[in-house]
Amino acid sequence: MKILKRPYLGELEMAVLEHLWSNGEFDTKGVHAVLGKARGISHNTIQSTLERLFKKKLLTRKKVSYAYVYQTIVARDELMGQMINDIVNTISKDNTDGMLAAFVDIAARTDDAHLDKLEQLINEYRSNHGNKPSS
Amino acid sequence: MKILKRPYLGELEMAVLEHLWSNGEFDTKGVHAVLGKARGISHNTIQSTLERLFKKKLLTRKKVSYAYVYQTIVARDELMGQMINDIVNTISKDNTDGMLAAFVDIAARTDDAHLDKLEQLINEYRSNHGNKPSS
DNA sequence: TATAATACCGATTGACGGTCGGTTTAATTT
DNA sequence: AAATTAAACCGACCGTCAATCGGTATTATA
Repeated sequence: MKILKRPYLGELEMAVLEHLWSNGEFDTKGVHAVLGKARGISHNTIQSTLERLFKKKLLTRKKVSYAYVYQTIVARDELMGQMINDIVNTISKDNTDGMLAAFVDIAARTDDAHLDKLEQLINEYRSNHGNKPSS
Repeated sequence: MKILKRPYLGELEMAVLEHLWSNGEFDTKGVHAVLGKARGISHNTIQSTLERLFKKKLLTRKKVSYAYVYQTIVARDELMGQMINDIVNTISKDNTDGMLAAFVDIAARTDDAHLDKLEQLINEYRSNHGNKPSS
């Protein structure tokens, strides 16, 4: 009975993750050069953030010479999926209709074309999993 | 630029909300009778949880005699929608395709029939909103 | 081997959820 | 009206967690 706990990320953590998603692997120094400098925070702060992300199993790292190079483990989509899944499980396990309606609303909120895309994805899913539409 | 502010809701807060969603309005005593007793926590704890939820604008309250009676403001679905929306905005604002794919996966995860339902909701949405982007 | 770049350790601060005790306020009962 | 009782309200404390950094140990390299 996990209740909405992890993976909840702070704002720096998210920024770091975002940076690694967009730009691939980096060592502490590299991340600091981009995010740390701009925020005026120390090398150490970046380092412990990277460390925390590593402990949370969101990053892997390997030693290159004497520095760690960090890399994301989960893709953006996956993490998003996990988070959404957490929420759904916590807040409406018996109420999937509401969940589905929320999806449609959110999908359509930015752009109605997303509904077409969503529909297309549904069909792709069916093809890949051998289900046919009913109705 | 709003960031996934840490814990959305604590576990007690969620339980209280859940109780009010399922059983309608209650005063502190009533909530305590059901949730507090079982957990062996004091009336005051329930009271401050209700208060916090009220401050977060998730509950309304009205005095009935000398006690407050609390009631949810947002429905389960709405809250879930907001939360999912937050996540989506934080983690993949430019990556809606990933979001939509995640929706399909999550929908199908529990039951493939959900895909039919989802498709149906898409069409209902289209009927109700036309096919033009809304504001 | 001396130097410089890193990792590693530990401490502090600020939010926030959970938990209460004690005090004040207001309704009920006698 | 006084006594009783039921809440609200106030403020405090704890634990957890993200952010932040200083200091020290470690290690690569000039």
